[in-house]
Amino acid sequence: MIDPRFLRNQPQEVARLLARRGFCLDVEALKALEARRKTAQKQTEDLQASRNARAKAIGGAKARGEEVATLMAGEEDDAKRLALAQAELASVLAAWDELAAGLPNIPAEDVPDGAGEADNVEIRRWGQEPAFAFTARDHVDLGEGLRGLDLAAAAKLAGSRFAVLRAGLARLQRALIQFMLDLHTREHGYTEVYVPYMANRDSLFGTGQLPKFSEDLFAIAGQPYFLIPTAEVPVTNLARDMVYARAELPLRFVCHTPCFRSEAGAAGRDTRGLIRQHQFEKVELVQIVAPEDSARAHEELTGHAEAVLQRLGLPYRVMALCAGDMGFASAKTYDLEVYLPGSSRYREISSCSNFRDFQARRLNARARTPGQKPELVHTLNGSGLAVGRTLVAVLENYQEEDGGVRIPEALVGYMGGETRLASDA
RNA sequence: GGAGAGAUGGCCGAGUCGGUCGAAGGCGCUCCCCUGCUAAGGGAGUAUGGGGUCAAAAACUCCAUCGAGGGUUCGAAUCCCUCUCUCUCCGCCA
Repeated sequence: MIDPRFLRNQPQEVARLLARRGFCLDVEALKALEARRKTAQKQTEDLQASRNARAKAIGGAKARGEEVATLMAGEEDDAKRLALAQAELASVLAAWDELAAGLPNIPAEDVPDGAGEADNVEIRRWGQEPAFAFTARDHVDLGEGLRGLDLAAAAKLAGSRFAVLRAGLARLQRALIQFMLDLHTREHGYTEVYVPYMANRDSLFGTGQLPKFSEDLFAIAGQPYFLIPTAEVPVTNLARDMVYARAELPLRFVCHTPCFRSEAGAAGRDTRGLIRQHQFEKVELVQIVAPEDSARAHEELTGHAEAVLQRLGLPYRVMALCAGDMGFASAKTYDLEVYLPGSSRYREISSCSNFRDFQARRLNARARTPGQKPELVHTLNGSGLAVGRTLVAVLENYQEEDGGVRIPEALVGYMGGETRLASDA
């Protein structure tokens, strides 16, 4: 949520900033609504004040044993006027909330201009793209050759965009998860958390998935729950309605969960393989920090995600998303894109965002310096990493001519000492 | 699933027959005093959100909030209804 005072007092400035991301704010409608709000609120509060004064006078008179009937005369009329004023105010506020809840975050000053993916800016690159003396296979061919990937079985069990992993591949995915969790907890100072894989409306509103993006979610029929599209939702919501002591911050959480996405808008895209699934594993990094620390924390968190790729020896590049390509709640986002030899292109494997106070305001997540008023915290998160896509990257980058796949050194310990998955293709 | 108890400020906890209760008391925190320092002690202050005067700060003032939502009433933390959550016992269960 954008600071409502900023929105009220400087709507044209907000409109200018949101225009950077291609969002059109109707300033005139906003001003009209604000004018109505002001009148309705003033009137309601004045009527409430006189009602309160009258009630107080009656109470005082009764306490002194005085006659009260004259004080109570004429009350009914006021009560009607108050009810009307309250109804008007409630409808204005509801309209305001709906409008405000639908506004995306204001892009940070240093976010590049641009309308879409093509305008994202490469910040840096790491690693060497592998040069194979043979034609590189993609992860589907490799996985099937290893008898570890069974998409047909998954289609039978559930449908398209699901996967069954077996044997070495199933273990490799588990190894990746363990490796990432250990790295972030041991070396990057994160606390591991385990959370529900379903979340309620309040939680999804807090992080920004609701009310606008419900079609991206799986809802549980007959229950007030949604399957989480990312651990960001439950983990960031740990901060909801909290007042932390400033000294407790920053909080750093790492969390492995499955993620569930309807991919409603992606029909026909990435239909082959593990790239875009209804269910995938992800290790997520979440930070709750003091406002002045969030820019630095964002760089650090991005570095923590990069460390995973570096330890695995996977080449990647860091992209600064342009204003038009950023997610709804983000003020600034870096995407990490890993190189996939199977398709000779870079694919998103992590998205690291600073939400500043946008989520915190929706969440009512605050921190207090002793003796001072609570202040909204800043929230950040990033994938560290998307495990399914990391599995794809390992298969494609570590493949050998016969269809076998070497195990990255960092994972050998997690694979019980195995150094290679052998293909029988 | 059955029976019962509960939800009050940053935390704990009191709220009498509905009225002067945004709420006693304690802890914590902030400032001051005292002591050579520390500990102990004394004093004062300390909920959150929103509105108006005003574009902003200070100040003043008003409104809302005692789990959530409705209702009764001139007036609700207090009475009634619904819901949510927590706890205890019983049953069932990985």
